[in-house]
Amino acid sequence: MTDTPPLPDFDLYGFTPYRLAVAAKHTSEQLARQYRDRFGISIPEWRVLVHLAHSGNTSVRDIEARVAMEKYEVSRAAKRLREAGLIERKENPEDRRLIILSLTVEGQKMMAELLPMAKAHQAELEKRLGDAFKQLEAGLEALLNETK
Amino acid sequence: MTDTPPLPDFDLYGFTPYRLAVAAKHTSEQLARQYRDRFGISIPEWRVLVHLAHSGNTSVRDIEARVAMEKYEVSRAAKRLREAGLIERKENPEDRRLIILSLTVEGQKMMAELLPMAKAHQAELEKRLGDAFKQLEAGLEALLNETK
DNA sequence: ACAAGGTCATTGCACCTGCTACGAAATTGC
DNA sequence: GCAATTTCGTAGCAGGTGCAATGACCTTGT
Repeated sequence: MTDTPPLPDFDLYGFTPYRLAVAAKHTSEQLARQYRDRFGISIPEWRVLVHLAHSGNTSVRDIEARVAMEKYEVSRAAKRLREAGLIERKENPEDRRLIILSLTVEGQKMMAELLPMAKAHQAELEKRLGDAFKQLEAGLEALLNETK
Repeated sequence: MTDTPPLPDFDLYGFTPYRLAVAAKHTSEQLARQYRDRFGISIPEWRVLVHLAHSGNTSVRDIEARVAMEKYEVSRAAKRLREAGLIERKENPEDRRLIILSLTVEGQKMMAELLPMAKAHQAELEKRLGDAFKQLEAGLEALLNETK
C-alpha cells in the first residue's frame, strides 16, 4: 500500500537540454578518443590549440571570450600544453598583465595532422545526416545567437 | 622572420560537436544552477531522479541503459541521493546482484517541485526559439536515432 | 554439482573541474 | 601623483570524473 503523490509526467528523452548533451557527447566522443589516444590531448586543450591555429597569437582572456571556456580552464589547458611543448608564452610588453600564447613548431606539426581529422569528422557528420544536418544547424544557429 | 607551415583553415565555430556542446551548456546552465542552489542537486543526480519519477523502481543497470550515463556515474549519483534521503534501495530478491532504487517520500516531494520547473524551462525554450525549435528537434532526432 | 565465465554494482586511484581568493599590473578618480 | 578599483592570469581546495579492478552473485556447460 504505497501512496504515491501524483508527480507531473516528464520524460527525460523529450527534454532539449538533455538531448543536446547526449548529442554533444555522441558526436565528440569518437574524435576525442582519437586525439586522446594518439596525441594525449583533452577537449579543453584541443579547443585552445584550434583557436591558436586559427587566430594566431592571443591571450588567455581572448581565448576565454571566444571559445566558450572559463578563464581558469584556458589557463590550465595552456599550462598542460606548455609542459607538453606544444605552445609557448611570452609577455606582452604593452600590457604586462597579458600573456601571448602561440603554437610552437611542434604544436604546428601536430595541428597539421589533427585539423584534417576534425575536418573529415565534420564532413562525415554532414554526409550521414543529410537534410537533417541543415535543420540541426539552423536550430543551433538560432539557439547560439539567442542569448548572446 | 617566422616560417609558418600552412595549417588547414578550420574554424571552431563551425564545428558541429563544439556547437552542440556550447548549446548544451547554454540551455542547461540556468536550470542546473537553480537545482543546485535550491536543492543541492547535480545534473547526474537530477537525471537519476527524473528517471525514477518517470519509471518507478529500477536498477542501476536499467538507468545506465536509458539515461546516457555510465554505470559508475549512476552508482555514485545514487549514493549521494541516498545520503541525502531522497531515494532508497532494496535488494531484488529474485536476483541479488540487482538493486531496486526508488524515490523516498521526501524525494517525491522534491520532484513535485522540481519537475514543473523543468517543464517550464522546456516550454520557454520552445517559445523563444519558435520555428527554429522544430528544426533543432528534427536534427537532433536524426542524430540521436542514428548510431543507436 | 561445480568450475568457468558473465553480469551487476561499487570503489581506489589519479586526474580534472568549479569556485574563490590571490598577487601583479593597469586604469580611474580625486 | 597616488589611493581605490578593475583587469588579468594563476593556484588552493574540495569535490567530481574516468578507468580499471574487485567482489558478490547468477548462468552455462559438462
